Amino acid sequence: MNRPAPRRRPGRPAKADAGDTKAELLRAALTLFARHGYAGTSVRAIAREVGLSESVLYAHFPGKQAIFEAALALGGPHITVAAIAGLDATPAGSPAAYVRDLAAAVLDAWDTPEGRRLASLAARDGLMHDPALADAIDASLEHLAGVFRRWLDDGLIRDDLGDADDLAYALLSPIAHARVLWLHDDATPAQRDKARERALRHADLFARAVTPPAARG
Amino acid sequence: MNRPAPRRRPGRPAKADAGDTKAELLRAALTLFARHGYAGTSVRAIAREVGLSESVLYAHFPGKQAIFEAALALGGPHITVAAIAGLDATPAGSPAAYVRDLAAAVLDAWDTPEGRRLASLAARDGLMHDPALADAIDASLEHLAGVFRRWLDDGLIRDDLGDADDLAYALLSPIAHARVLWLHDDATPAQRDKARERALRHADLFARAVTPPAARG
DNA sequence: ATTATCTATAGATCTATAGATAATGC
DNA sequence: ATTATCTATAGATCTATAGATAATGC
Repeated sequence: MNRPAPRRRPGRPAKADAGDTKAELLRAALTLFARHGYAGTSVRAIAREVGLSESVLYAHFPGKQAIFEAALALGGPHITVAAIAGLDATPAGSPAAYVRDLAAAVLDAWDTPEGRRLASLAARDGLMHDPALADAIDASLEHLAGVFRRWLDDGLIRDDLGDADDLAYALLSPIAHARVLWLHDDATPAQRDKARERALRHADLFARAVTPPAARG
Repeated sequence: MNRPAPRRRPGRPAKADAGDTKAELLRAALTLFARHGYAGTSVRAIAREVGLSESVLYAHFPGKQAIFEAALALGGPHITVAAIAGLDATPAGSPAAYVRDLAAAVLDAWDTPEGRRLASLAARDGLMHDPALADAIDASLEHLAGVFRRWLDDGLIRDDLGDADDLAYALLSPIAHARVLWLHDDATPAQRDKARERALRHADLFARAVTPPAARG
């Protein structure tokens, strides 16, 4: 992806040549960690990716673990939480419209270069098993369950399928699973299309399933 | 987990001491690869785990990559395909019963020490992105869609929610997602219970959702 | 003087191989 | 003689640090 980049001579580079080294290192780190995992990515490889000597990395970060954590923080799970929380769930819009909007919003948040890299990173280095990520997932499910709870109280959706938590899981997990399977860092464009289509079709199916008989044409 | 195991003296060990070294190596390899990934697991660590010198590994396998592949083959995705294909999907049992049986069957296949290790392994080393795994997932979805197609033709389930493929994804992906989140190698017993509960509750919800109005009490 | 880079290197670890050693099975 | 292990080691990494070098900004 990056030209091998000629080595610089010793000494501080002229202002014209100086990019934002720290940001470039982080970007390269995220790319490589996502592709090869923590253990499979050397400090050397990160430095080479941005065309610098490896020792420069220690001028910007205390060590490898610190780079990893900084790269991770670039786009943590809060992105998903924010995408869901930012939606309008007032009774003004119909439940069906909200469900479709939600699927579209999280897909947009996830299907970006950084979002895809983070999906790979989370899988590769066991962050899927990380308490911080688990909390974020629970928070998203809980938020959605709260929306469903209101709708159940208001009789806007069927109440004989399951409780609000079950409904939240039934809607979100197929969308999240599409991310795991087809929205990772080395997904092909065809796979990404498949993820979007599967997720959006699922949102439609879910919307139809929760619509009460009375409200159906 | 394993006692550090005292080093043997040089020379072929007496028959009494000789275990099935190759099998022990594979077991240790699967455990460590699942826990730390391919790059994070050294040949040395595998050998130490079974209490042998690292060079013994090269007597049984051509190299590290070969051990990895052999460990992987221990319990590939065919387990899931077999669990689903082994179910009785004749109209004799009701769709609702089949759906619940399917969830229970795949959970049983996945919630074993080896099954959990493979879930971690697949995530850690990008096998989630592997064509072989993708094919296995498609095969499972396709098999299930075939079952649904028959039921749709026979009017046993609602035909206004989505087509057979959509229904298959709506049932399977939440169960598979429970595996990804809570049935991996370092899942706690509480997480494993959560996985089972979530998956089984989802199967129930799905069964209720696809039951046609006419068939409901 | 400070900052941002480099070169060189220490010391740890990794994969893999060569060759020694001792029990087994013919 | 063959098999299953060991010890020792080569050669390639890897992380991290020390110290040189040259532009910047006061």
